[in-house]
Amino acid sequence: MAGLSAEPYKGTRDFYPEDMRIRDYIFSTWRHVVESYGYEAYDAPLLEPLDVYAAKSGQELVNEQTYQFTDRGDRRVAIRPELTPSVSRMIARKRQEVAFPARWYNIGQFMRYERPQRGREREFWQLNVDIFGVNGSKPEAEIITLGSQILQSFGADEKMYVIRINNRKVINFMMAHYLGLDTVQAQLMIKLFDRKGKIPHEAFRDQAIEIFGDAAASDGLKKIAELLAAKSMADLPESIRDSDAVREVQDLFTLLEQAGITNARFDITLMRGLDYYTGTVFEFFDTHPENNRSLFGGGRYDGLVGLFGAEPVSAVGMAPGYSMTELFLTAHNLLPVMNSSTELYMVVLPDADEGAATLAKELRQQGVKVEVDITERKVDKQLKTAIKKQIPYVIFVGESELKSKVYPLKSTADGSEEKLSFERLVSKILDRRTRSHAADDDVFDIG
RNA sequence: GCGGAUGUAGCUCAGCAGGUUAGAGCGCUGGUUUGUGGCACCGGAGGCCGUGGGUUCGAACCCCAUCAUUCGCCCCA
Repeated sequence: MAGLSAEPYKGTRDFYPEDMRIRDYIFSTWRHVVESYGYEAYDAPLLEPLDVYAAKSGQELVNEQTYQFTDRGDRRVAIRPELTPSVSRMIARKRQEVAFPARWYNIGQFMRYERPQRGREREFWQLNVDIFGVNGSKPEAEIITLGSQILQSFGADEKMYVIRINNRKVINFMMAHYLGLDTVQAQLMIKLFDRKGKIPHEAFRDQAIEIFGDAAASDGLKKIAELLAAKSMADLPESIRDSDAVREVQDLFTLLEQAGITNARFDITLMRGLDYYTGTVFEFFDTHPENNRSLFGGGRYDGLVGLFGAEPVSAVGMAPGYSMTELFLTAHNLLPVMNSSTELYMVVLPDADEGAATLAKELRQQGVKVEVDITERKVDKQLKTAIKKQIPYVIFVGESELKSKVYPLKSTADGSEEKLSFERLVSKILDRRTRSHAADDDVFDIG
């Protein structure tokens, strides 16, 4: 027999217990932070009719990057490649019943068929956070603040990332009225701006000339240079600055400043690929030299709910992904050492099986998470197993302990050992748990 | 979908210009140590050298293809 491959399917990964501890840590941090802002959990189906995505996500996403198939009833369906269309559908369906503003979040699993890369897999997990039913800049400010708070709850400071912000209305105004481009030219120019950081200056200039056409090129290049030189909105050319779109962005920056955000930057080249964004778009960027990339992003998408036949509902959201978060935390050395969730490992000595089982039962009734060694191996082997599993405490149970009811409790972290009665044993272990939770609360303290 | 790099033990990698039985460190496992780990010493297991084909008397090594991983492009939820 040739044997089956033990490798996971392309673009997916296995989560072993030690990986799962990290994942749980990241998920629970996400959950703590968003719930502290009043967001409530929801979920949507794994499968959606294909045309849910066809409408607004962008052609390439739908045609090339979805896992799709025809079901037994001849329906075209796709495994969800993102959640925004689904949540918009859910909002539309209960348009009359939902209490607005609705603050919803989801931590879920998605698939997209594309070439796996660092930080980008075919199967991935992400947090979706959305606020529905509020116009103006306050929802954007809240979502961006939330994104910032999430990173800081992992221990990051504002030097580790930068927030880039732009606005689709500014982009449209700029393309049409300032640069005088038609729809086709504007599309091309948006793509070009998007790639600005990745291509040489000469290539950027040459392609810009091509889009303008010879006649308009020299004037157009001058205007683009002016735009790119703008480090803040105050630097923008007068004719752009004096527009509702720009005033909207200014409002947002004022709110962010009030919220104490110091690392947000206006960036006229930030575009984002999704077709459904209608206003603010933003991206959190890692500033670490080895991981200089977009961590996650989001924006305003006021048109999506209305596509499902309901009255339009305004919406702002973002979606931090698991892989990028993990890379960010690793690059900045922010991942804590994660112990096993098991608290106590019971080393069982000869002829103590029965007594050990009873003791374990009593400990569990007190809420202690205890694993009993049932191998009958030598003590050193049993002890090594506990250490390898990163279980914080080990207890030795033999005939004499069962008789005296005093147990040696060993800490695997520092090797210290003390003899404790059952009650003190329980309180010591539960006390440790309380302390580590207290530490968690510090982390999640919203300043 | 396009380009570059890489594929040898569980992991990180050596394998000189093609020449008999393929190596190291770490890890795993047994013992020294029949109630206490991470140290030391002594043993042991574990590789169709990613896969298929070709060149050659002979291939881990050269050629072709394929798959996988990875970096970049495209795209980015």
